[in-house]
Amino acid sequence: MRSNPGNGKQSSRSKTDHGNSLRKAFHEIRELIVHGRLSPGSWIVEADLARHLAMSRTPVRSALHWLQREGYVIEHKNVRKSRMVVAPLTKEDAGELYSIIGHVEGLAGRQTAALPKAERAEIAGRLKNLNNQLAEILKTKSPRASGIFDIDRDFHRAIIESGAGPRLQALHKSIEPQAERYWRLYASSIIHDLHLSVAEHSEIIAAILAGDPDRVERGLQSNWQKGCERLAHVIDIFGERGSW
Amino acid sequence: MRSNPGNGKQSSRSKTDHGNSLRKAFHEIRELIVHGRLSPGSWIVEADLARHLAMSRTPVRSALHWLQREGYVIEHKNVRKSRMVVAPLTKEDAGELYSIIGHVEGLAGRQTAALPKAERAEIAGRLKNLNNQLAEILKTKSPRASGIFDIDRDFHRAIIESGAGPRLQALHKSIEPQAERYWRLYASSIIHDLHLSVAEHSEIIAAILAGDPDRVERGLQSNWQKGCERLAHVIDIFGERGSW
DNA sequence: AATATACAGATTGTCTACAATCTTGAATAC
DNA sequence: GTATTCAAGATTGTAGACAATCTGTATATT
Repeated sequence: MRSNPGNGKQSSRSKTDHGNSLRKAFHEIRELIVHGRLSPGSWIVEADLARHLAMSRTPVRSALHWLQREGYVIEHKNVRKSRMVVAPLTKEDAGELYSIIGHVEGLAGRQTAALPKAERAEIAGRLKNLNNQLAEILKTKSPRASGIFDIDRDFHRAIIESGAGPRLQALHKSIEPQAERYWRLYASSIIHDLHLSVAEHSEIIAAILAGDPDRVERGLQSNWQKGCERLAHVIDIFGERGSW
Repeated sequence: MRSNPGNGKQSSRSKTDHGNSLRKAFHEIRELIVHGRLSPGSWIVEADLARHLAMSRTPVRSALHWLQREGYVIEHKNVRKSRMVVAPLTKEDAGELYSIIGHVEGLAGRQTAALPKAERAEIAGRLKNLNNQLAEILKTKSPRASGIFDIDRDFHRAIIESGAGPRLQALHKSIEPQAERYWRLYASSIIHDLHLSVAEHSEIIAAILAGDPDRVERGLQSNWQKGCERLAHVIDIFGERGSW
């Protein structure tokens, strides 16, 4: 037998955590940004994050590059160095973002609508279930935002996962958290206008059951479009964040 | 005065090239993949690339992560380690890719079509010029592929740059080279059916001049859709690459 | 007092070393 | 001859150190 490494070091991490530090860094930093713990527009210092996550700068740095490529952080270009900044939240950016995700989901929904009838019915059932959960929350006196996000996200995710190919799914997965960021940081709008979104979801479900690609696409694009308008209204009231 | 570093080191790269190795690595490796120097489906060894590019593994590694997130390389997941392989070329992937880029450009073209008339005319002029260059090449006996790629790419890029916001532009910039990869590696189709593409371009130009968003979007989607069909035909003949 | 210069601290970009893990191939047992 | 086990090499993931650059402040000069 190979000389047993012996030493009862069952500590989950040896000296060099030779596992998924990068993944962990990526997801944790993204969480920090999406949940607003890292303020929009604030500077990012690699070493600070590394300390916070208890790892070296190397994986943090790679994670930041991922996040940059996906739009969570942007870089202030000086001559050679680049300082990372948490992407600010602006009405204009929200508009473009929502437009893109609306089209991406529309494309996926189109393919969902083209599925055999049995599968469509199965999906519609799940969607209806999720939408009912939203409607339930609506009835409670003090809806907690956290649940709403998850359910709505699951609703859209279900459509993507049933209709989109691997490339489109990857694209969606990289864009969706950014929309979620806007929701979370301007949560009030979602809660207040939830009933509108529920109604729009119902239309989408009906369109899927009918197997009408155009109608599904229109429904999804409209859902995002109107969500964007609601969001823009809130941004007008509370102001943009991180851009000054 | 701080002790002068002195030593007339005018060598462009000091010991640690403190410039843009990462950018360089990203673009060079992408070129290698897009131009087929790195065969689809083949394994990538970080150290080899680092040697080839005369830099250390660190920037190469980061560059590979970028390329992974954008779909040029994919990772074979074992339990913990991940080996990178050059993304294979398959008919299915091409279909999805072309569908996505068609929609992305369609969305951009839609906004281009909504521009003021003067700007639209200016853009249409540039597009017409590019399309004429394509038509010229068509007349020559032995068209060289390289020029065609560049001109066609400029054609589409002009539409994006005039109509898309920063997010959509970034998205397009990350997807477009992957479509280019398919072209380059199945070049024969493009050259043979170039006249069809030229005609489709003319229709797009006309739609922009008319300021009709729907028509522009349809034109662009159709251009990519038909390009995809032409490509699929070639893939059928020559076979997929890198997937076995 | 205002401006320019030089220095010190902070931060980033890269390199090298090392540990963990995977792969491959050969030796052994059946 | 085939299957199993073990070990050596290959490769990846992370850490830590160093060099280059940037930024802000204090000092000197006019």
